[in-house]
Amino acid sequence: MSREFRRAMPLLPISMVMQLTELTARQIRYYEEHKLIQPARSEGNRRMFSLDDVDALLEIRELLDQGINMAGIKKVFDMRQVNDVRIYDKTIISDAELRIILREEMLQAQRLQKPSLRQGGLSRFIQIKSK
Amino acid sequence: MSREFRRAMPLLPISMVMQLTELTARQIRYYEEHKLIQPARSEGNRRMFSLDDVDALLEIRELLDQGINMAGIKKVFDMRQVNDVRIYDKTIISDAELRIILREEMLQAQRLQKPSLRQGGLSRFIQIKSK
DNA sequence: AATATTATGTTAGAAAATATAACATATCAC
DNA sequence: GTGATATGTTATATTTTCTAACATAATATT
Repeated sequence: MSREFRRAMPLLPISMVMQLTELTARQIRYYEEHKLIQPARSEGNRRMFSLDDVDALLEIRELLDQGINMAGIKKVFDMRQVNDVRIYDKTIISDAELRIILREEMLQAQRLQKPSLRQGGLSRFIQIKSK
Repeated sequence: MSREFRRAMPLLPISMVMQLTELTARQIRYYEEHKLIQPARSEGNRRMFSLDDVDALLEIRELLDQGINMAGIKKVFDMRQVNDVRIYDKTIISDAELRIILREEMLQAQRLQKPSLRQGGLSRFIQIKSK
């Protein structure tokens, strides 16, 4: 679980993601525009990417290479989401239990930092502030 | 091995490190000035920190809390570094190679499912305890 | 073939983040 | 009380990132 949390943590600026994926900023933003990724934002509106985002971008690149377009990639991703949920259902921790854990963690984090992210997913629980 | 690469990979901007460590930019730069950390630099001279850097900073904080000064902390770090082989230090590797390594590591990590960050390190902020 | 769509490049201007450097200061050790 | 240490604060320059608009080659559609 901690691993997944870490991987969902928005840490990287777009410049790093560009280097890791060899994609241009234009491409990355375009894929976001098409909902293939949803990077978090800092208070100053900078995109902050997680390792999951990087992973997704690398896969987008592969799929594009295979001639698949935005819609197709979206479909592939959506299908995977379904699979993830299925797999997740089989884990020991219940959804409710998970929520409690996440809430606890979030509250603890807020004791240390000011809240700031406005977006869904796990990254909701990770704080990014700018000033 | 790849995991160490990843932890030594300079990815994070100072703003992220500030949040992860609860240190001010001033403090972080001061510690660098005193050679306690040596973050990489971007083309445009921005500091880029690795997870190892974050861990080091968290430890600096602890040691300062214990009343140890810069010189003392430096000594502690130097003593440890004797056996500590830093793969990334002087190795010249391309972005592509780094990316491939990162990718490999991520994929493998998903299979091995191994908790790893040591206590008192980064895990304090991103790990949630199951059960 | 002509036209439209898609994925990406390029450019411009604004805003945010970071850099260095200088000066300020509270806390200790002496 | 003096001086060193660790950190705060401020100023200014540079870099990074943002959005938005317009351009275009490659595909798809008609």
